[in-house]
Amino acid sequence: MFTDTAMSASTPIKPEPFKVACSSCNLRELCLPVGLSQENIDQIDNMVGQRKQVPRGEALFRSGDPFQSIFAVRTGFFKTCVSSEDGRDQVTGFQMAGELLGLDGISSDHHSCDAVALEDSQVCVIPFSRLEELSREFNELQRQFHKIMSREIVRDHGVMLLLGSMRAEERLAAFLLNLTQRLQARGFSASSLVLRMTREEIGSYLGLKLETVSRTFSKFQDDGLLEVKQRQIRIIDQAGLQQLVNGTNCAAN
Amino acid sequence: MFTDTAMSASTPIKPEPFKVACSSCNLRELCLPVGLSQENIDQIDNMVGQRKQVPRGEALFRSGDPFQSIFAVRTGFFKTCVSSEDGRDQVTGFQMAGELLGLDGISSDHHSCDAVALEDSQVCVIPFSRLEELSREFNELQRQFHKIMSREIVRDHGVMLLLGSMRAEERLAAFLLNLTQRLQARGFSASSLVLRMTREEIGSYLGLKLETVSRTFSKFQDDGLLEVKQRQIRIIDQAGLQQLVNGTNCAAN
DNA sequence: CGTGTGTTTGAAAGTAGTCAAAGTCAGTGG
DNA sequence: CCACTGACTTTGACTACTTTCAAACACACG
Repeated sequence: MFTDTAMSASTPIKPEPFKVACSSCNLRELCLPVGLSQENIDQIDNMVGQRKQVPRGEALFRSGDPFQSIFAVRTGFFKTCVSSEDGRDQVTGFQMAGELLGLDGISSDHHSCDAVALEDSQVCVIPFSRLEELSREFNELQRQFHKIMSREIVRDHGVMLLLGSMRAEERLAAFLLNLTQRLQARGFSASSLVLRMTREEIGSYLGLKLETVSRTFSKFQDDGLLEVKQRQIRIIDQAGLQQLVNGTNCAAN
Repeated sequence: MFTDTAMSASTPIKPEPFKVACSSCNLRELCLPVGLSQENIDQIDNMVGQRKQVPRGEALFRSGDPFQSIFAVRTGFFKTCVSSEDGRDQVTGFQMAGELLGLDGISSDHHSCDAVALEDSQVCVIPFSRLEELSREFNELQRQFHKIMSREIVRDHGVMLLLGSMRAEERLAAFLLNLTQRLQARGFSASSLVLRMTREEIGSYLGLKLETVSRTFSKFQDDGLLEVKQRQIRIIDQAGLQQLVNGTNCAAN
């Protein structure tokens, strides 16, 4: 039923032959095809290879794997993390439906981070050489792809700002607002969410220890900003969180 | 003598009409043309518009400026920084000869950070639409440009790792090693350098206060790792710095 | 030679980290 | 079906690191 073409050296993941055309995918407004004309979207359909299932806890790719494709999250949730020679590691992002994975691999033909599914997930496989070919032909697609890479750079700069100049509460508030905003864009509630990641993963992303994350959640709850039941979060005072992020009292770094 | 075509809305900077062909530029091994065949390099020559002088302290572009071109540093030294609505700001990088500036602008057709010259500098102006045109035609160039964008993403992930999981000494050591390595690639001494930026700018980049940076320099000097005379740095024990970066004693975050 | 910007250093305060222990929850196997 | 296990979370007490505030110092520039 499934043919195994194992993209990732480290984990043999079953590809799924069934394909949903980008043009009829409900993520087309959030994913690579954003803003493309119908004609161009039809071209993208040609480009997207197959879909691939990634069970919770498994890696879509790992640092060092040869780079061949980028991936668009169709369903599910991922984290990406880098690690240094010594054991340090850092979560560099969390990706949800419509977001791309694997752009790091272009620079050296090998991935430089791990992408791990935090829940059972499905991705669309986009062979990079096909993408380059088609974007030579269709300049709308070319421009779109460049925008996506650039957006990733801009996003990373935002994370640097967070890591370099915010205190724990500000970081967590910014994180929650960012998450809910992205969830809302996908049709989910703006005020109620289930975290897919552990306190430790949040901490790694935010440059904090897991205990600090936990304490900060508790403080937000005491302050009436959130209701926290383990990973179930309800946002009670969004404006309050926003105010924390924009410095009520902060000094520039 | 100089025609003023003012790329940046905020600062009128004199363009310089004289052009050095990429093919005869001594930065070609460090800059956009890396690895391109002679034929392709000749094509790049067509793409690079003019050179532009940026005096120390002035901005090549500022956040919000319309995006039209990317820039390659020919001589000099830049910093890029982002800022949030409230006054927080964060240096996101320092760029030296051969490195590109402006990739952030592609995502929204407007720059999202400031690029400021830390010494009198010269950049090559590369109109982005020309770059896209040519990279549709020459796939070596296309690939090269994609690699450069991807490399920026990978670099940013490295900075996140630094900001998220290293202590002050480790950050500064990593910073110095990175700087000297890049300077060395440009033919400068591996052990002796003059910092182009203030303690405050280093601190912003590393997520530290200027006093912490200063103290850490002093400590490195006391420990016999460096000789520090204001901005004049001599590295005495490179291996010692390296050892600091690779955790002698660290716990993963 | 003064002025101003940038740097160094000290002392005190504050924030986040460390270590430890108890609590929660989902999944497993008796 | 329920108790057990293991992974994750919460909380407390204490420690360590970085920041803050303040003052003196160095150096480049006009």
